[in-house]
Amino acid sequence: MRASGAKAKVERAALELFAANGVDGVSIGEVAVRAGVSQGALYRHYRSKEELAWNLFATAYLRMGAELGEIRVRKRAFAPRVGAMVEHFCALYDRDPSLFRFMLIAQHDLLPRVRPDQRTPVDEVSETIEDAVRAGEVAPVNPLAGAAAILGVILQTAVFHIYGRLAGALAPRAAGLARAAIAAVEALGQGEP
Amino acid sequence: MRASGAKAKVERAALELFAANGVDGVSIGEVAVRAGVSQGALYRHYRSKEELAWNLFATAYLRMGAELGEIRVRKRAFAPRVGAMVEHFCALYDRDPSLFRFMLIAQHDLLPRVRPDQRTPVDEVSETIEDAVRAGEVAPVNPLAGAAAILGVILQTAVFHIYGRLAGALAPRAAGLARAAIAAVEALGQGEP
Amino acid sequence: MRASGAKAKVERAALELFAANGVDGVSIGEVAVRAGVSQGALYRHYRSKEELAWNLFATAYLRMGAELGEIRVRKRAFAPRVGAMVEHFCALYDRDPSLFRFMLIAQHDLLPRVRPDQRTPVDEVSETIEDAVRAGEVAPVNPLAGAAAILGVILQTAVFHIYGRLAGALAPRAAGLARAAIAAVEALGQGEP
Amino acid sequence: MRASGAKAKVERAALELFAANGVDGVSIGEVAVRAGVSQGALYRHYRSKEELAWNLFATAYLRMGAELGEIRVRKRAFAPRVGAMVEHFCALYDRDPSLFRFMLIAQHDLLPRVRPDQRTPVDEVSETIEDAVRAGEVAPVNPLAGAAAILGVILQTAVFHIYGRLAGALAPRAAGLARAAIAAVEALGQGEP
DNA sequence: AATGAATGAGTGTTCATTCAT
DNA sequence: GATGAATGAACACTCATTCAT
Repeated sequence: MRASGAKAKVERAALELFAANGVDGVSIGEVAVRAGVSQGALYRHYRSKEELAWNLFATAYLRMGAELGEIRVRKRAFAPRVGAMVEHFCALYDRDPSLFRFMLIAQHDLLPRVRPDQRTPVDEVSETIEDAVRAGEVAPVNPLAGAAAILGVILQTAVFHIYGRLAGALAPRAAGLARAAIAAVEALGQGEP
Repeated sequence: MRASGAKAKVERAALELFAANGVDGVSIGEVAVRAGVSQGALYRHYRSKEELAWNLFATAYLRMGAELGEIRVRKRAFAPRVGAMVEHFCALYDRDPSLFRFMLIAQHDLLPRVRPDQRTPVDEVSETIEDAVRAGEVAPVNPLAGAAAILGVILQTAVFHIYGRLAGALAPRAAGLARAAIAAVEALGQGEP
Repeated sequence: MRASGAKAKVERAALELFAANGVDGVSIGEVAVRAGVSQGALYRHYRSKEELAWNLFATAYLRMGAELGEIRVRKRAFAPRVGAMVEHFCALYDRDPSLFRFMLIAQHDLLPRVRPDQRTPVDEVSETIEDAVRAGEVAPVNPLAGAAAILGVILQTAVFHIYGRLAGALAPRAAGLARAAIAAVEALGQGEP
Repeated sequence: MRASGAKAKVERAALELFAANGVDGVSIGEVAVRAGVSQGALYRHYRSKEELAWNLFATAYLRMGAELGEIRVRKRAFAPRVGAMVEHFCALYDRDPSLFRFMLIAQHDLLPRVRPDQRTPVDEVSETIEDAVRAGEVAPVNPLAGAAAILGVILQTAVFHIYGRLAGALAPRAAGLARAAIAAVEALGQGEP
């Protein structure tokens, strides 16, 4: 019964170390020490360091995708959807900045391993735009270009927080970020007439 | 003076490998092979692998800062400035995607080593916003929050290109991205009335 | 008393795996999986992996010695003795090739642990030759040199079967092998006159 | 220029340690210490421990094959051929017992990696028998069965020397072993009439 | 200046063994 | 008695760095 406790401690330790130093910058030994378990114990739960990192990433990334999917179910109009999504990102950042930072730095290595049939945050955001275009809520725009704008506004703000350029919680910024994201998508759609 | 030929080849090789696999994912030996020089020869130009990476990053990052600074000199109004800056980012991406990708993935390791007195792209963009606020061109807004919005719109679009979600050159998207960036900043500044 | 069921399964599993991959090439975990028991359970029967291997080897090796000893009791003349011994080797090979192969590959590690007072197959064969020399059945010859010839003819034939150079059962070859073994011993004894 | 010295020292050290303890019973560190080089230096010459072992084995094994092949060229009749081959085995054993022992214990792991088109000692011996049968020098016999008899007589004698059951050099035994080997082959060929 | 062999500390991983349940 | 999670010492191997030539 100590097993799940150990696994959770390993995951927490790995997440924080990976977030701070990158996957390659952290040794299995460091993870084990911080988790308070032996090095070998890690390999009962994960076949390799890479699998540990991938597991952490995929879990968090796909979970975020699923949560954005639930928002799409709850909110049907464009602005409320984007608002709720932005709030969701901000809440995650405030609750677990390490997880957020880990996803940001690990994506370059691990995104290619996401299978095309898995629903990611990018899918949910770009389909949100597709829905809005179809409903006439925004001018026609490439959904992925629009998703880049929305995600860029949110994620770069998070990056600035991580590097200390912006301080305080992210949640109070959610409303402004949502307005900015929506405005960006609308502006994208207005080509020279 | 032809030694710099070797140095340039090393830098190009390192840049491309680092961009593709991350600094930690590339060995000095691989860089040497691709550059066509011996492993030991690398150490005549750089004291360590880290210094090589840092050199590449700092050069590119600060150069980008300087070029954005020149744009601020050339263009004095907000919209033209942002437009020219976005164009500049797109041009760099199209000309040298490896360099762009390298900067994106290396920043997490190397940004903290930039000295606070050095003028970075972030400084130039945030001061652009300060200028605009001061001139009454946009509603008051935290300049760094605004810079995050502008850079987020651009960089996340580049990220989507890198991962194949968007195709083609970035330059044709510059006008739309500039509109989106400006709209995002303006929306950020409009608190609930 | 059914615990010996588990023990037998462990021994069979270990024997087959050791025969196929060598003792060092097999982990305790693999043995446990194939035997269908837990890893820890192995240690109730054997103090260590080495002891397990040693036990398997000593049992089989000394049992073969004892069986050859019985043949010496049953058959008193040289040719019938050798004939029966060769048949015995062939029968063992045909009945349990894994056991045979295990003995062949494990001997290099484990033979030195056989105590000098224990009666081995080598002892039985070399004493068979001593008896024959004493009885004037064959010309004087170093009994161990003669034993090497006899065992060599048999064992190398088995090795060729193991590596697929010879096919089919070994039993049909027994008569020929016995003639060859006897002829080799007699030829050994004929120095240049 | 120290390179070839280092490589030779590594090979000698590895050979002796492998012969004494088996490939799996020797660590790379032990080889390095005995060779007087660093652990990493090993990997300049061999990609892995396995490749080192394979290289040692294949070199010695195929060289023996080639040397037996030369004997077949030099000596055309059956008895002189076998005599020269046996002498050759004995000379090798006396000159380099470690090499001999290494080949005997490593064969179980490494023989399967010999490509079928490579000429091995087994090929030379079995073709020697084919030649003799064709020339009517010995009664018809399966060449591989005959090769097993010849090699068995020699190799098991070497095994007995290794384990201390026989003492002194092997060379003085060569004549007797040759007679024994030939007699064994002839006896094999005489089925019940 | 350049080479590339050599170093040696560090890495991820395995595995025989132990022990709480 | 049996389990399987946990241990920790080993291991093969990598790689940034040095240095004799």
